Amino acid sequence: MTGQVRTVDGRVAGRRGQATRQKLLDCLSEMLSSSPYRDVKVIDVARKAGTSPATFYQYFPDVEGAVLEIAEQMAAEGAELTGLVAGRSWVGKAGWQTAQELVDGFLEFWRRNDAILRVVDLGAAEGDKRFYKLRMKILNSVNNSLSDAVAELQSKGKVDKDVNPAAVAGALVAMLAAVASHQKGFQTWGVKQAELKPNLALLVHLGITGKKPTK
Amino acid sequence: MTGQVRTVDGRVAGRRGQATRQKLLDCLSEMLSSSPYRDVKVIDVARKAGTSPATFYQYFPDVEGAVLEIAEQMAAEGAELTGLVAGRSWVGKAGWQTAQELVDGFLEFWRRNDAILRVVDLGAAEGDKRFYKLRMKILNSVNNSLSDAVAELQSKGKVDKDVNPAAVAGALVAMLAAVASHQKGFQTWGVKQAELKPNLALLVHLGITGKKPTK
DNA sequence: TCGGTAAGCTGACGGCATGACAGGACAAGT
DNA sequence: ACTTGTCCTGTCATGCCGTCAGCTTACCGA
Repeated sequence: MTGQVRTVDGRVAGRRGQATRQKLLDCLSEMLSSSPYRDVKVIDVARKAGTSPATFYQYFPDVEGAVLEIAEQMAAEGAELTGLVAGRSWVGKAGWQTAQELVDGFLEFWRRNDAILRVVDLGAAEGDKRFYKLRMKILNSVNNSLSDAVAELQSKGKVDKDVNPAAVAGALVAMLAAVASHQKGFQTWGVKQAELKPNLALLVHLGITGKKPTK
Repeated sequence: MTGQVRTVDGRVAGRRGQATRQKLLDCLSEMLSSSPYRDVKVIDVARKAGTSPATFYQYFPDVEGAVLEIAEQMAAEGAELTGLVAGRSWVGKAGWQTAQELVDGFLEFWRRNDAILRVVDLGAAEGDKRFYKLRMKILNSVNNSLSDAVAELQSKGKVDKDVNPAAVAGALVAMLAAVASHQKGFQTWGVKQAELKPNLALLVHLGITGKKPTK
């Protein structure tokens, strides 16, 4: 499916080549979490990987290209998020649990990949279509599931007609992503992570169902 | 209050100096909205301002320093956000209007300053304390007001005891900021801005009061 | 075993941004 | 005109970028 991995000048990468390529990606990934995106230099990545800058350019057009590659891998892995919402109930106690598990899983996923997600978010916000699509790819599963949930409740008359399912779902997902990005921020604000989660779950539940959860 | 404007080497800037300084800031600001943060170079800013790179370094230690300066100006200006929530009612129809006006004002503010706010957000997410504090400074007024509103409703028994006002307020503010950053994203998602606003207002109202608004 | 071929890597280079400095230009007061 | 302090820029050493030619290594078929 991925086709063949190719170098910039068109050669097909073999075992060894793919290993170096992956090593470069790993090192870049590590650098992104330890220093500002703006300051990540090709030469540093290459040094860290024990190779030369020229090698880097053999596999990636530039730093951004490599970042996209990492993000792509993560997006595939991010399919796990689907399981957090697909086919879950939003009614009664089950609904409260769905909300809690969604918040939990989402925050955990974001924490695990925060460095790369920051860059994707920035790229998307700056209007870069590639990052943009990638962000959608990652969030789409959750977003669609939530949107469906709202639409279903709406068809049963449990949610007001004038609610736009896609808008509400999108806003809630954006909230989760933003809070996850600034988790540390809440801490110095005097809100501990353990306290944060149930409150987020509450907001999600309120947003989807329009009602307070039954706990 | 701002004290005196000083150059990097300690001289006090006079009329002319301050003018060039401001021109550099303006040009930087403009560049930030037209090209990715990562690609903004001192030499480009200087060229655009019709001066030399050396001049830039006379007033700012680096690009980041100048960005902080712009953000600081914006933060002061952002005090206007306070008026959107301070002393407003969250009950009945007035509550619904408060929510709507908050969303409206917030989105507008973000739209006006999106380029610089993106950078501040990134810096904060990357853990830079200076950007971090700045972000708090900008959002604090709204955040505190919302937090107070929840706490007040709570003391009247209108909101559950186990709700953490600061957490809810912070999450809602984060949501507004995130949605504002990705407004274009919602459009390609099939959600128009006009539809987005009332849904956001609904979420805000639900979050603060725990109830659907009376329209 | 032995080339042949393609993959893999690097040294080296021109080009450009950075950041520092010293000195020249300029305005204002005397 | 002269002095003083502000303001700007030419220039330079340094370091990263991105590319190329060319060397080394691995694989493969005869």
